[in-house]
Amino acid sequence: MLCGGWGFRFLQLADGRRQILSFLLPGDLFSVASVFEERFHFSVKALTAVQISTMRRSEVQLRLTENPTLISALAKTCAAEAQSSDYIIAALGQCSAEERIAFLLVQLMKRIAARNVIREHTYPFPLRQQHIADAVGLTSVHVSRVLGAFRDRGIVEMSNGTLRVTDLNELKHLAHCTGQ
Amino acid sequence: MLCGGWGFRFLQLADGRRQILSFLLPGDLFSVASVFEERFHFSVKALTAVQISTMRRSEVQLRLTENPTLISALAKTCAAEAQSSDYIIAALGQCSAEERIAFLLVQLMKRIAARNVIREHTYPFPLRQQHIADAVGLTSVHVSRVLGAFRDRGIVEMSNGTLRVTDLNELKHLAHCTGQ
DNA sequence: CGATCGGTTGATATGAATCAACGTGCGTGG
DNA sequence: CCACGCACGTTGATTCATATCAACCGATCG
Repeated sequence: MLCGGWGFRFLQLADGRRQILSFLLPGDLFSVASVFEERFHFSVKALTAVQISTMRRSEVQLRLTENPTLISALAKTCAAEAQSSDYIIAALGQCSAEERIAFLLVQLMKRIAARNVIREHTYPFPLRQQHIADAVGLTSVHVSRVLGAFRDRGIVEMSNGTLRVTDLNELKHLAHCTGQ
Repeated sequence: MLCGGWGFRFLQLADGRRQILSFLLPGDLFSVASVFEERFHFSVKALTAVQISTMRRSEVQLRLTENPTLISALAKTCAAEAQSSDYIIAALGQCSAEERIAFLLVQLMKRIAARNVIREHTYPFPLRQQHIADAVGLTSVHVSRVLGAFRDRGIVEMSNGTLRVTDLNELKHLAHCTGQ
């Protein structure tokens, strides 16, 4: 479990291409489903300084048998992960560059807001453009152009490790391609 | 649970675009994770004549508490689903049209072979090109061109509801972009 | 002070989408 | 039994979105 800082899960392809699968925020398990795997099938990397707390899989499983309500909590989170994966698949398969980036930003904003007090529509946001690129399947050059366009249109501004949202409605509208 | 025939899970976007999330073969639960959801977050459609067997979620959950080994079976399947989603995300985000189609075919071939005796490298395969297109995020026109190229290169041939593989190595090689 | 990293911008290339036409097989209704 | 319509696949011409290549800039850091 990630207790502090940001990280991400990713898959590295044979030829070096990298797909970011999800970003990890404080309180996140690396992956609920992988509590039941022998080993992770993905890699994890820190984005900022992080704090990690670990527990042996065997111990987790022991506690689960002792405490059945834990199981249902874990199951719910697992279902949520599956749902989130499905929406990401739809976004990557069907949406344009703008839509995908807007979708990623909206999803992340929700999760950041659940952990931080947000003032002035300004979110702590340690991603580099390359991370966005690897998460939505674009090049960083193109991400730069799209974010530039968002800035010019007064939608969002990314700088200094923060994200400032100046037109939330328009951003959500662009992201709406997948429901919620 | 799907007992006979083929189907698929999909998400329909607001503007009509459709993303196929997975194909369902005999023996598949629609989605393991959604045993714990209130409702499906996706839609399901039959591809052929199908037979369906259903059980109330409450009853599944009852049996799970009675029989803890069931839980671990379900958990394993859930982890496998999550892993599969991750590979699909990587394929959609990073791979070319050829690679994505090859990847889909290889994955499906494995699952078909687990349920059927395969002779002459010929697999029962009821998908239309439009289904492939919606699964890998391409247009059916482009799928037609890529499959035509595969046919000309002597890799695979799709016709009459069957898939004949004439160069499995080359197909796997094209699909290798994501490890297995 | 130079090196490196992250971001921006321009020119060009390319993979896939789009638009359109056509063929073929098949089911249906006359 | 035939004629029609429709779904599916194929093919060509063209357009468009995104990648690629390259140069440059500013900030940061050793």
